Parts: sequence; C-alpha cells; structure tokens
Amino acid sequence: MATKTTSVAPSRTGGTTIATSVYDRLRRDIIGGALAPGHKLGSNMLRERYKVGISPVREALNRLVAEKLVCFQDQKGFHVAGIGLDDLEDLVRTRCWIEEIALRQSIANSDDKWEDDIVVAFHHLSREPRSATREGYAFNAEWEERHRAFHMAIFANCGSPRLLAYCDLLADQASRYRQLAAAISYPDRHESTEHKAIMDAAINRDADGAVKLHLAHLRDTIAIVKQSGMPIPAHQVAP
Amino acid sequence: MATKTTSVAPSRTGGTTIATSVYDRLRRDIIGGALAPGHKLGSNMLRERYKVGISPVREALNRLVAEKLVCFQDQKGFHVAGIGLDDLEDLVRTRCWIEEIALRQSIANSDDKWEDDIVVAFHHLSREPRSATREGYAFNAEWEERHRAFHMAIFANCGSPRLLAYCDLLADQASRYRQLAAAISYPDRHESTEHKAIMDAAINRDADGAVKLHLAHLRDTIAIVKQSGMPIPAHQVAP
DNA sequence: GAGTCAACGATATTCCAAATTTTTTCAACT
DNA sequence: AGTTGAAAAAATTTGGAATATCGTTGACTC
Repeated sequence: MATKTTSVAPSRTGGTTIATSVYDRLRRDIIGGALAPGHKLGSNMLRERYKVGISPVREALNRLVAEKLVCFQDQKGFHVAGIGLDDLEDLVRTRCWIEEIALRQSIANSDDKWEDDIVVAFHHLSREPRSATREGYAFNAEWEERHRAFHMAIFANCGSPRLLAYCDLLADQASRYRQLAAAISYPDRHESTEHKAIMDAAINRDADGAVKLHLAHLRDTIAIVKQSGMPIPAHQVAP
Repeated sequence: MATKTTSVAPSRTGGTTIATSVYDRLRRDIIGGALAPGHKLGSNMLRERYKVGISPVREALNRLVAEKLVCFQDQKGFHVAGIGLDDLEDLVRTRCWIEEIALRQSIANSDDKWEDDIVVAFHHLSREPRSATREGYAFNAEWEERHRAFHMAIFANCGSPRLLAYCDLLADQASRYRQLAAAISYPDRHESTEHKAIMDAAINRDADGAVKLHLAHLRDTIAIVKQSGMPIPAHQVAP
C-alpha cells in the first residue's frame, strides 16, 4: 500500500492508529469526490461510515482542517470545504507565485541527484494510467500520488522545507479541482507531453522556459473548468 | 479581551468552547515561552494545568499542530515544536519571498481605505508599550497582536486570501523567535522607527523602497539572535 | 559480561455516556 | 398568513474509564 509520506501528512514511523486510518480514508473520499464539497460531516454519520468511535473521527477531521480540505466552526461541526471559481482562481494565482520561486531556486541549486530523481519520478508517472478504468475517467489515487511526486521532485532542491511543504499543501487543495478538469478534458488533454516539456527545461537549467511551461500547466486547469460551462459555483464556503 | 480573529484562527461566531479556550491559552503559553520549545505536552499534564478533560486538550493540540507550533507523532504524543537556527533561517528566507509578493501586490492594488487602515493600525501599535513591565523585557500579548495587525494591514490588499493567510501563519511562527530577539535587544532596538519607514514607503506607493525596508526588518531578527551568542540550538525538531 | 526477553509502569488512544448547545417543530398569538 | 415563543429533537462537546501501545527495568541465558 502506497501511503502518503510527504511533509504535510503525519509521518508513519511506527504503529498505525485508527485516527490515522480514518484520516487516510476520509481524505481519499474527499479528494476523490465521494464526499461532495459542502457536505456535512456529522460525527454520527462518520462513526457509522467507518465503524469507529467519535474520538478518532474528530482527530482525523481536525487534521484535515489543517489541510483546508475540511472547514470547521465552533458548535456547528465539520463540513467538506466548499469549492468555487473564485477559490480556484486564488489557488492557481497563489501556486503561480509560490511555485515560480520554488522552481527557480531548485534550478539554481541543481545537482545530479536532483536531476536523476526527476527522471525517475517522470518515469514512474508515465507508467501509471491516468484513469482507473478503461472507459471514461475515474479517479486514480496512484496516478495522483505519482503526479504530485513528479512535481515535488522538481521543487525538491529549492532549499526551503517550508516552501516545499506549502507547495505540497497547495497541490493537495488543487487535486479536487484537477478531478473536475480531468473528468471534463479526458482523454483529450495530454498531460504527459506537458510534463516532459517541463522536465526537459528544468534539467537543461532553463529557468525562464521551465517557469513559463509550468505556469501554463497550472493555468490550464482553470481554463478547462471555465470553458466547460462551469459545473462549480462562483462562491461557496460554508453551506 | 482581544481574541485573535485572523484567517488562521477559527472564527468565533457564536459560543466559546472549552477546546477553543484551551487552544488560546496553550497558544499564548507557547509563544510567550512559558512552555519551552521541545517540551513534552502530555495529556495528564495539560489536563491538570488547565483543569479540563482530555478531549478539549487533544482538540486544542491538534489545532496547534496545524500552525506548526506543536508537533505530533503517532503513539508518541505531542511536543512543543522545537526551535533552531536553521529553522529560523528557513523561516526568514520564506517570509522574504512570500511577503515581498504580498507587499508588491498590495501596493499595486492600493486604495484609500487600505491607506487609512494602515495608518490606524500603526497608531494602535504605537500606543502599546513593547514590554509588559517597566523594567526589562516581558512578553506583551497585546503588543504582539497589534504588531501583527499592523503588518497584515499592509498586506491586506494583496488580493489573495490564501497568500494573506500564509503570511499570518508565518508571522505566528516568527513570534517565538521575536521573543528571543526582543529579550536580547530590548530596549536598544527602535522598532517603531522601522515600522514608520515601512508604512511611509507603502503609502507613497514606493514598492521597491517598501520591500527593501521590510526585508531588512525581517532579517534584523535573525541578525540579533545570531550576534547574541546563540541561546538556541542549531537544530531541534523532536527531542 | 553482553545480549535477549518478559513483566511492568507510563502514556497514548479509544469508546461511551452525560452535559451543553443549536436546530427544528409546532402551537398560540397578533 | 406570518411571527413569536417554548418544548422537543438532534448534534456537538466534554469528562472519565477502558484499552492498546511503547519504553524501561531487571532477571535470565549464552
């Protein structure tokens, strides 16, 4: 089982707790879309759904609040974080700012190991199908993981643990929107081509070129969602 | 009572829960230094300290993990996040990157209300003493709050809720180090002069000047700590 | 004497039920 | 008909007891 082992998720050094298990499942259900944006996350409902007590459920929910996948209000409980066009725009805008820095720093600090890691990550990604099913698009957790790993490999040499962790956090938030975009554009968008171009530019130490390609890559998601007739509301936070 | 009402802290629309109250007190104790970096945060110890049950304590701890003020490991429990020179350097470096963007964007979007808010925030800050006591330096929570509010007022017009929230988060993390620096440099450092210069540059739409002054302001903390003979370890994460 | 393993103590985790708060229902009233 | 208010219902929050896990100590074996 390929558990998440990035800086954002808690480390799994030793034994697994129920809270961590619930956290993983809940996280996948939210990102995969099984639990819709804005959906109420009542204690009893989750206790029933995952067959556990209230304590680990709250524990998991609190961790997800940190990742902005769940929102919380005192005495009102938890909801799946809403999505909205304005939020997507803010997310992409922020990613453009942050990831340009990470990318330029990483290229500036480039070395052989970094280069090798990128190539390996790209290879891993290219071996995994975009969709979990043959026909139409279906969420593929493994592809998502490898996709994130690929982009993170490029940023890995930026030299700042904090900046890297923030890139990771933003990528997590983006994954829900990427779901929507994938469902719309599948199988017309050839992401592998885009990834290869970004990789090549980075490896050639062409910072300006890599940044240009990467930002275009980020902005594509928003363009796809916008052109598709907008299946998401303009604004939604707490229903 | 001046509770925190920024985007990072949970909103207090209605009633206050014990968990929120513990969160506030624990937070203050960590930032103020009453609970030292690396200190173990055992359930029983906290239950006794704040005279509450285990549930709200865990709730509060989980929220603080999100702010990186507390660290957690499965089956190992919670600790106050460690501090270290390398972490401080990463923090300042990241703040320089992020806050330069926020500052430039905010100036680019400047309007009259923004300008007014900055002037008011500066005035509020200048009316609060740096130290809680007459003699020597002592943590003054109210000054910390107004100081943060002042800098945030400058960033407020950056147009990105996410970027703003991240600035806030980084400022929180920095407050512990600022404690150390203040204890060392008090009363020789005249922060009010630095703040006024930043404010004036921002209000005059002098982006380059404001950035230069602001980054110098950020880097001063690290310089003070470094020159002082380093009362903090080079590296510390999980004791 | 060094290493292994079992029992023990301490701590973290989990469940559950009581207490508190919010939301809903519904009837009386303007 | 719409509004107000109280009572009922549902949900969240909390405390404490039960359970599981980790680290340590000390005896035992090689």
